[in-house]
Amino acid sequence: MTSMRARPPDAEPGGVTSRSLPIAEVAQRTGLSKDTLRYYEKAGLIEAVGRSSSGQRRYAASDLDWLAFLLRLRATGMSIADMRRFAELRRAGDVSVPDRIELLATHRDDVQRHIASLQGHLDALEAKIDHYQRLLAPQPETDQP
Amino acid sequence: MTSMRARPPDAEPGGVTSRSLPIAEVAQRTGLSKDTLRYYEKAGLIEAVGRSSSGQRRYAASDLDWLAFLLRLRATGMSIADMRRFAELRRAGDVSVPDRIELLATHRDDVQRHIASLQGHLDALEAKIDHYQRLLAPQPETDQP
DNA sequence: CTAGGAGTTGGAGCGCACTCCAGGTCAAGT
DNA sequence: ACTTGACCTGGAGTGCGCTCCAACTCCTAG
Repeated sequence: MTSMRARPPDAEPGGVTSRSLPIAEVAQRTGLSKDTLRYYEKAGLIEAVGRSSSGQRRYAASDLDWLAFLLRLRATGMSIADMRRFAELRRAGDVSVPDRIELLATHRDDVQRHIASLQGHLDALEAKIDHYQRLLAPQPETDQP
Repeated sequence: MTSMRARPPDAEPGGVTSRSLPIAEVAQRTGLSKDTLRYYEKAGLIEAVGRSSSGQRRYAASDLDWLAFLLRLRATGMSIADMRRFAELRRAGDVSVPDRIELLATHRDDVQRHIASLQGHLDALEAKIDHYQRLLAPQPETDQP
């Protein structure tokens, strides 16, 4: 009960904090499950996560940044397939920057349209709610004789 | 080629237009597939679509209104299960109005949060695109010697 | 009478994004 | 030496929202 938490077995000497995190840490920090992290790697969204001497994943800070970006894309409705396309472009190096811009700009436009559409539907929803509320409180005036 | 389109076999005498439409019409007007329309009925989202004498579905104008509303709920991310809950409340009659308000208000809040979240991610996306664009056009000033 | 087209049903199949499982390795603690 | 727990792999399974299929019934036109 009083024992300390196990240190990462391959903590770098002089490492500040969070260098090469094990998968459980990354899962906790990103909110993704360990399974999903492995799945994303298999799916080609993440490449070449470092490994410890015994073959366990060790995520670098840059991996976390990349994951955070992937989460953004996911939260805005991008499919795994499109995220993989972006990841591939990234791997291709600087020459792919124009393509990356295009992919992101297209996605941005999609998101903008999506927001606009949601906003429209939201207004209609509010009208519907108002309608129902007027049904509940019929005549707020003709109440006393 | 000169023959007229077949009239609905059970068109009401004196029907103005669009009374009791066959499924293909409704599919076309709503953008849903015929299969999806039948699926929604099975799933309890639509109840008691009228039938012709030979057992074919005949949608009324009120069914179209209801479908339009369902499409709104769907477009804002509501699950089939929740839409069914709403449909059940509707069937229960006026006593369910408070529950319906609550369901819709909860959903409205979800949608509002979703929009806000999308908006935040959109801003970050735009920043990312800007970043990439600055990579492409390095120094717009130190160009001539 | 026959053929075609639109509709019906129950149920199987699909794509997506995970999620779970069995069986195994490894390192540390007692 | 043994147990424990975190991790590994390949592959199967899940839930959602459709989508497709086969076999059938009707109605109308030629």
